[in-house]
Amino acid sequence: MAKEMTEIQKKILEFLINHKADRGMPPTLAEIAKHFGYRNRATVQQHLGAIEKKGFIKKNPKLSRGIELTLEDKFFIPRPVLGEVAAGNPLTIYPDAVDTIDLPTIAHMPKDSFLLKVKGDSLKDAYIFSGDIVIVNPNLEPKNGQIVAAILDDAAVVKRFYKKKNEIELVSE
Amino acid sequence: MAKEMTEIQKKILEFLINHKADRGMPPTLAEIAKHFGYRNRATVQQHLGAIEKKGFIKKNPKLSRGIELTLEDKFFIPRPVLGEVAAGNPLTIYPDAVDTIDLPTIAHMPKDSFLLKVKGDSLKDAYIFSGDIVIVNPNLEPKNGQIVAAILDDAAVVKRFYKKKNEIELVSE
DNA sequence: TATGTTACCATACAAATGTATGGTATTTTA
DNA sequence: TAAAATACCATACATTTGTATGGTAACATA
Repeated sequence: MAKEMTEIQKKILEFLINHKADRGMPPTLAEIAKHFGYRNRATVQQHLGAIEKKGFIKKNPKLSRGIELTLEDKFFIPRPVLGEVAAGNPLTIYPDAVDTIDLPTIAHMPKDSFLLKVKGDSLKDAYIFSGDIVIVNPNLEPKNGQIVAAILDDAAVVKRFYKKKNEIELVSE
Repeated sequence: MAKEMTEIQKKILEFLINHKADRGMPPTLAEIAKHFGYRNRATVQQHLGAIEKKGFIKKNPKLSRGIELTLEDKFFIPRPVLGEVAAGNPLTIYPDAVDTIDLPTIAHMPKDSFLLKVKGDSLKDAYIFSGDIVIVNPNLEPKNGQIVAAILDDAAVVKRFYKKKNEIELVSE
């Protein structure tokens, strides 16, 4: 069913995957055309037809952004890991990306969120192990009992969050 | 910032969350209007404006399906768990849903995929523990070394997959 | 009582969108 | 060598889409 893809078709499929992962939805034909510098949508139209014939996407007729990735969880995209974070004792965070991981595209990263690598096993009872990657969303207000990433001076930790009257307590398991 | 939501606004927000999780993208105004039986999009337009004022969504002007869930990973939707599956010895699967879990909306379930609950600890070295929920995608071809769910007669197991010359071997850790 | 909010309606419009059709040139395959 | 596939172009068209504007009615609040 899935024949060979041409180079251009591969690049368009890759764009579809990245667009879905980054923006949370498939692109329109016009957006694809703009990205590749095509002067009209008919060119994209034909490429998508070819990619669909080879089984990698399915188009929902008449539906805007109706491009479905049929093998969605087969795809991964590289994401930067922005630093390391200690489960237990604080650990220095780095200004630049320390690593890159391939994240499954079925996991849509929330806006403004970033990745950190956990060091230490103090949260293993919460199924967070040393070397695991956590997605951190800075836009959420922490609630009691939730696991949060916190920055203390230049160091970062992952712990459980408890809010008391006038202070905040961070607890390891 | 986030004031009280009216009942209708809550229902529309819930529809946005479900639509994103089910279809992989936000709905258009027309799709929302159709779902709630509104005769025009202007009504939806005003509700979305109110919901945006209260901070739950952000609209990307002029962009089709440009409704962004600002607190996306705060939301969960109930999903049926279709059966139990053994890590180790085969276990009977049930015809109906055995349970329901709240799945984070940032995890987009691939088309045709379903949920199973794992029993047994034989895959704990692969960080799959008893009681964990696995997403099973029946559309993927298994590759050597991957963890797969298999049905043997009336029982289901989760094991590592190895393809030999004329047979298939399923291995526990 | 006056004002604002909520919850609908209708209409209008420019731009975006998917699709269909036909054309040219190059490369690959039979 | 002929046919098919690939990779673009241009144009046209009916719908869809987001948005703006204005109106009505019920209700709560100041």
